[in-house]
Parts: sequence; C-alpha cells; structure tokens
Amino acid sequence: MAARRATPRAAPRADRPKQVYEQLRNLIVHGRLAPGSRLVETDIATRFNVSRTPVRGALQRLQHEGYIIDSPSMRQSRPTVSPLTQEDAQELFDIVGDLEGLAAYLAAELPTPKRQALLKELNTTNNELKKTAAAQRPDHERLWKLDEKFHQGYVDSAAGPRLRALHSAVKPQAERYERLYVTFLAGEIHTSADEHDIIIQGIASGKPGEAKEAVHRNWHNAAERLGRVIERMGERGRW
Amino acid sequence: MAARRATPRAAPRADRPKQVYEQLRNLIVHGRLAPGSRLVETDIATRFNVSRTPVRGALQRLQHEGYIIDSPSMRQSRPTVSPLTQEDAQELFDIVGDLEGLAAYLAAELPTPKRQALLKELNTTNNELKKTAAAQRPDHERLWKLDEKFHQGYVDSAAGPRLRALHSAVKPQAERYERLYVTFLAGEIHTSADEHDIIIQGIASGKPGEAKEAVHRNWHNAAERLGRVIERMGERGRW
DNA sequence: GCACACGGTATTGTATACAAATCTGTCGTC
DNA sequence: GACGACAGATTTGTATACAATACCGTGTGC
Repeated sequence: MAARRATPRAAPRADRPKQVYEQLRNLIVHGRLAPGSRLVETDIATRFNVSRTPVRGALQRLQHEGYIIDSPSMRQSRPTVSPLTQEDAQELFDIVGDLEGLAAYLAAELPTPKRQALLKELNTTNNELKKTAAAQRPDHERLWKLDEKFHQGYVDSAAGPRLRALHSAVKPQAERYERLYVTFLAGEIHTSADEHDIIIQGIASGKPGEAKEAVHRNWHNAAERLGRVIERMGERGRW
Repeated sequence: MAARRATPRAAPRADRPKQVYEQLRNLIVHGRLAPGSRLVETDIATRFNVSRTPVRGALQRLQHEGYIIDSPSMRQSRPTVSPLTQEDAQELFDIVGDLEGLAAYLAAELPTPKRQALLKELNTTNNELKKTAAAQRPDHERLWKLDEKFHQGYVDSAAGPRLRALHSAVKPQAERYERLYVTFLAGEIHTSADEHDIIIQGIASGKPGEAKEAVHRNWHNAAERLGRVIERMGERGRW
C-alpha cells in the first residue's frame, strides 16, 4: 500500500476534493459503482493517492447531492451508493421538471431580442437532436448531450444565480436515469423532440404558463416512459 | 487562547459538525453574523472548543445550502455570509413557491381520507395564524412558527423523500427574509392567511393545478411585499 | 442447539502538525 | 507623492496520529 503512493505531497494543489468528487460521481453515474456499494474513506483515499481529508469533502458533497445515502439501521454513518428505483426516478424527474419549468416560465418573459437569440439556439439544438435520433444507429452519447444542451439553454438564459445553482445540483442526478433512457429508449427520442417543440412554442409566443406546462409534461412523460424500462429490469440497479 | 479550551476531547460525541452548523446558521439567520462577514475556520473552532475538522464540515454544508458564499475576486476560497438583496429574495421565494407548489399539487391528489386529515390540520393552523395576527401586539415568533407549520403541513403529507430533502435544504434559507417580513409586515399577515385559504380550497376540491397556482401566488406576493421592505432599508443587510 | 456476551477488526470522528497560498503593510525607488 | 517589490502574518489545504464506536465472528453457558 505504501509503495504505491506516487506523488502524495507533490500534487499541484488543484482542488483535490473536486477531482475526487468528479471521479466518484462518474463511477456512480456510469454504474461502475453499483447502488448499494459501500464507500470507505480509506479505500478511496489510497485509490486516488490522497489523504482522507479531501475524500471526506467529496463524500459530503456527494451525499448532499443525493448520489450516496447513509444506509439505514446504523447509527454510524455508512455511506452507500443510493439505489435506482422507479419511484425515485418519477419524483426526481418531477422535481427537475418543476425547476426547469420555472426557468422556462422566466424565459418566456425575457425581452424580445434575448428571447429571439435563445429560440434560435433551441431550434438548432432540437433539430440536430431529431436528425441524430433518425439515424440508423444513433450515437447515444451525442443524443444525451444534445438533450442536455437543449434544456440547459433556457435555464442559462433566464434563471438567476440561485435557480441555476439548484438546478446544477439536482439535474445531474437525473443522468443516472437518463443513461438508461437513452440506452433502452433511443427509438422514442423523437417523442421527446416533439415535446421540445411545444416548449419552444410556449417561449416564442411569450406565454410563460404554457412554456412551463410544456416542460412539466416533457419530464413527466419521460419519467413514465422510463418507468416501464426500470420495471422491466426489475429495478436491479445494474445494467 | 489555549487556556480557554474547556473539554476538547471529553465532549459526548454528539455530532459536532451538526451542532456547529446549527449554531452558525442561527447566528446568520438572526443577523448576528451580518452579510459579508468573513468566517475564519480557526476563530470558529476556538469559539466552539472544537478542532477545525468539524468546523470544516459545518462550513461546507452552510455553503452548499447557500448561507455563505466564496467572496469573489479571490482565488483562495474565503467564505463570507451571503448578502440579502431584493433580487435574491424574489428568486428564492419563487423557488420555494415552486417546490411547495409541487407538494401542494401532490397533496391535492392524495386519497380522500388522508386529504381530509391534512385539510383539518391546515385549517386549524391557519385559523390560529389569523387569530394571532389579529392580536394587539402579535407575537412575532409565534406568527413565524405558525406560517412555517402551515406550509410544512402539506409538504410532509404529500412530498416524497427527495422533494422533502430538497425543501428542507432550501426553505430554511427563506427564514432570513421571513424574519424581516414578520418584523415589518406583521400588519399584512392577514393577507397571507387569506391566500392560505385559497391553497386549502385547491387541495380540498382535488384540483392539483389550482392548489399549485395558489401556492405560487402566495410566495410570489410575499416576495413582492417583502421587496418593498428591503428597498426601504436600502438593502443594507443589517437590521 | 441456541442465546448472549466478549474480544478483535474495520471504519469513522477528531485533533493537530505542517505546507502552500494569499493578503497586508512597509520600505525603497523614481 | 505614488508605484511596486518584498517580508511577515493569516488562513486555508493536506496529511496523519489517535480515539471512539460499530461490526462480526467465536466461544461459553444453559
């Protein structure tokens, strides 16, 4: 164990907690750390050649953002990767839809010039999404990125700092489920893209309420479509 | 400095990070730690007779929940108490309204028996609120607690674990502004109580959309009323 | 054969020493 | 008199030692 420590104190002071956080998050999101896995500070520390201190920071953030939870029936906190369930997906998507709905509401109230620029961007992204989805063997990574970009578009241009912060803490958690979605429901992406058009329409016509509702429906429907997939997999939490 | 440490290692192992967090949060919420104040780990540690380790955990949580921010224009993170501004209040209240709106939506969809129990509780609380507000010199602390209890009612009975967690992380931040509200707008509490009745009505009639909208309006209006107060104070951040 | 207690092990909580980085104030130079 | 460089002081980042607690397997008594 001690022989393996490459450069423990020579590391270039580059926000190690964040690096550890990102790497762990990646492992979780991509399913390499299965739901239920226990995260042991010491193991992680040796794995990344850092001490427990930055690891602790990363774990606390992961926990706060919901990627890991303290396994129940234990007093001492034992962080484990949180499970993937149908109910959780449904609730999470509703919450994301709600937050993004608020952003869309605000986007529809933007002054015209800014709104026009946003609309152009949204249309471009969504058309690319449609085109990519229509391909013979759609590029999953690209599909996911385009969908992400679409939603991020109106959030960035209309949300204030607080909403943005909250969104960027909550939304990424949906990635765990979205990766399932895109893997098993690539054929239904066009449904989503059509729903996106309704969102665009709501923002374009300057009707905040409609834009918001369209976003809600998009996420709610996605959760429903996804629910069938999770059920089929028996909620095993692995894929 | 060293002579003052009472029982550094004899403390009864009672989740010190949480204790530190709660005490700091209290200081912030009650304005004893003014916006812009710098929080220095070592100072806090000596003040509470703990080491920097639990303090660090508390600070990280406070930062994640928005009570403190890294003051800009500095590379090294220098946490300071976040400011109180009109825009921030408006955005924060909209977000809380949005989250609680979702909870109210779900509450209106609850099965009848559960809904009846909830409605009874909400009515009781709101009537007490009205009664308290009508008094000659209303008890501010009590007013705040009753309003809090009212909103918590439908959240607790309808929200899932995720929504509850998010709500309990975001909502308490509004307390900084609510304390202003109740201090300077005690006379307008009845307006809020009337808006609460509309929420109750929405849940009672089983119309999720209306319940949600009523919650949105309640928070949005509150933010507007509060905005006038903050403006009057010149957004000094002290009171 | 089962329940319970006990001891070893694993893991987290806390304190503290040290290193790196920034900030602040002073002094010298132009 | 102002600007800039340098040195001391502050403060945070990291590593690590130690303490406390929870977990787990084994053994003993009934």
